Amino acid sequence: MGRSPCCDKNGLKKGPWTPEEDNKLIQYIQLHGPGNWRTLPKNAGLQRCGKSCRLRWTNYLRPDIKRGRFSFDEEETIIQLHSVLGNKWSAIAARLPGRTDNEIKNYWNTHIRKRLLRNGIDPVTHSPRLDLLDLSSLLNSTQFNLSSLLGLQALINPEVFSLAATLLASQNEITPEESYLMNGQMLPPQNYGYCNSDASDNSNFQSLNNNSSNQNISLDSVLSTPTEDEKESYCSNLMKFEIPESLNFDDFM
DNA sequence: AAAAGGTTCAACCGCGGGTGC
DNA sequence: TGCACCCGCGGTTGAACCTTT
Repeated sequence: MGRSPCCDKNGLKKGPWTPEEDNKLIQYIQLHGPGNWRTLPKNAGLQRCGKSCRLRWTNYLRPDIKRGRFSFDEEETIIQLHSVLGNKWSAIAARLPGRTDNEIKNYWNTHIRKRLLRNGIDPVTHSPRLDLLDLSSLLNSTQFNLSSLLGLQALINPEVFSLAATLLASQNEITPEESYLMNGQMLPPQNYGYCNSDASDNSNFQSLNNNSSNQNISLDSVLSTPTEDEKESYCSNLMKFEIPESLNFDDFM
């Protein structure tokens, strides 16, 4: 509002930095320190705005930057700090030596956020997804049964319906007739494993074998209030409630 | 081998807070 | 008090890269 972008001025370059530009910036800062970002590019002989220089330095060229994959400890720290601080990336970065806010933000959005969603956790609140909880509440009510679920079938997302059907089946004895009614609507119970490791990104999440116990998945495990210990770990029982890969979360967003 | 689709991450943008005049 | 300027933050973009078909 009012103020023009700092890079609008004629001749100022935008886009990826060249090695020559990097060298100029590094050499200038090594000699004079970061100082005034507004005047730095002119003094350093760079056709860039100060903002671009500051970003390049703080996010990439700074000598104390740690590059490479995030460790398990770092990942855990990010999740814990995010649950307290929210999207305060700079505050989170301040507690992770060598990591920048930009790097953490990117890592959150591309890795952690997706994993939490896949595990049925709202990445904003760090609680089980409310829409799934509402569904679970429905299923937990004493009036709710298979027929009422089938009545809802036309009204809700088919994938949510499948999930509800599976949860209901896990809680109740299903008669052969009911089973027939639900045929084709249910995902195989073994799809709801506990805290599967994410094969695509070499996750450090603990991988538990899919076995018959999975079929006894309890709504309590979704609804229970976590203890402090459970809150401490993003692989707590709450987090172990996993949504199948086939579920498209965008439909719920 | 090539095209299409998906993912990653460096870099940009706009806004708000702090400071000095 | 109001204005101008600087700095830093969080959200977003888009090119490069990777994977799948």
